[in-house]
Amino acid sequence: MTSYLDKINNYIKSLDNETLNELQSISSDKKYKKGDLLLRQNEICGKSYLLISGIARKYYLNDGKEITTELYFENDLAVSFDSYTLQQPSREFIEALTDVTVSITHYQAFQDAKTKYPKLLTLDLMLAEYYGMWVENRLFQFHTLTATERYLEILNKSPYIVQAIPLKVIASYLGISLETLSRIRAKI
Amino acid sequence: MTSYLDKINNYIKSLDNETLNELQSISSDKKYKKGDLLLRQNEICGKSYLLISGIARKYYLNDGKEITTELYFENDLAVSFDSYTLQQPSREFIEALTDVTVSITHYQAFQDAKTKYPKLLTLDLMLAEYYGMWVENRLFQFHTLTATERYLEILNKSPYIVQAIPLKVIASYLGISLETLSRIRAKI
DNA sequence: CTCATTATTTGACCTAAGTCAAATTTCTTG
DNA sequence: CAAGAAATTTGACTTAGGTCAAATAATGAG
Repeated sequence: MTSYLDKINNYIKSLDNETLNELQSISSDKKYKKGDLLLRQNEICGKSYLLISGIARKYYLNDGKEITTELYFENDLAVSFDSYTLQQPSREFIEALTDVTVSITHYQAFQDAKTKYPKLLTLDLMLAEYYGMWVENRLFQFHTLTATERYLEILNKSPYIVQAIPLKVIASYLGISLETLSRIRAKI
Repeated sequence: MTSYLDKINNYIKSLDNETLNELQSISSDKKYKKGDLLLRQNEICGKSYLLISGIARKYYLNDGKEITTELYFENDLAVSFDSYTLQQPSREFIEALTDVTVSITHYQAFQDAKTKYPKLLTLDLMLAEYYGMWVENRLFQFHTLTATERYLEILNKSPYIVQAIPLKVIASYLGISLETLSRIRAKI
């Protein structure tokens, strides 16, 4: 499944100059400070954010508690999927966990570009497929792994993140309380 | 989100005859008996199954226990998403819960058709987006609703299914044990 | 360097849901 | 219809993880 990301990146690299130029012409870089919100709840996610550097996350509030739904690192594409797709208010926030630089593409500009450059339509499909598989896999892990196993999984896949971001965020990403995460860490 | 299904169906209806004909020419109907497996674990999901009638489900095994990941009714499209997308062995089974009739489309035929009829590419994107949002929402419900609430949700959305399919399947779809579901039902 | 804030850990107790076993109820099929 | 099989319920007990409160670290602004 990770290799599908490679496939997507190869596809992007293999695009003709005209398509690549179009993509560049509708994108622009922007910097955010740690703690800044790139997207707020109830806003329509009218842009996609490609992380150039830094770390970000997507989360929502449930009974005043934050549930982190995705962590973004270099080269990841941050959007609130349903809000972006349906152009309807988002239930999620997107927040910079460190200072970040992103490449922003507007929803409508990309929609327009897709009609002129069909290869971007294929790219869009690949991105949607990737996200679908990614969420499916996340759900799968929630059903088949214990909290400890999920923590080990994340430790194994990206050991540095435990250094880089507060345990509170990791706990909410793992779907457990901060205290439980602390106990898991004490045990290991 | 449900209305996105309407949008997809409208899009299909609005297709030009040539595209529709192509779609028809690469699809064919087939009947399965209750209990038949349309897809087995470890097989590559090389076909998509559009339910014409009957009920089916997708599930996988974890420690010998079945976890139902999706229920299919009339007009639903049944595939093991990652297996279909990556054309790699499936971890899931697809099973007919009643006698069913499906319209089968082969993966490769559809891939080929997409290159000739770009509107099918757009259709494919819409289907992938729909699935992504659907899974995302399912994950969301697992995080924000109790087992009882999830059961009420399903009761509310499709009251008839409790009649139509064994509680064991419903429990495994809700991510709870059969006994817990029974207790929930006793309480309500 | 120091105080205050924020992050993390630890303790005591609680709860939703799981497990295993047995009892019923409901279907099937001869 | 009756007997066996399958589905569902009920009981007794366990467990992973949550909650609330308090105790320690760790950090960062002055």
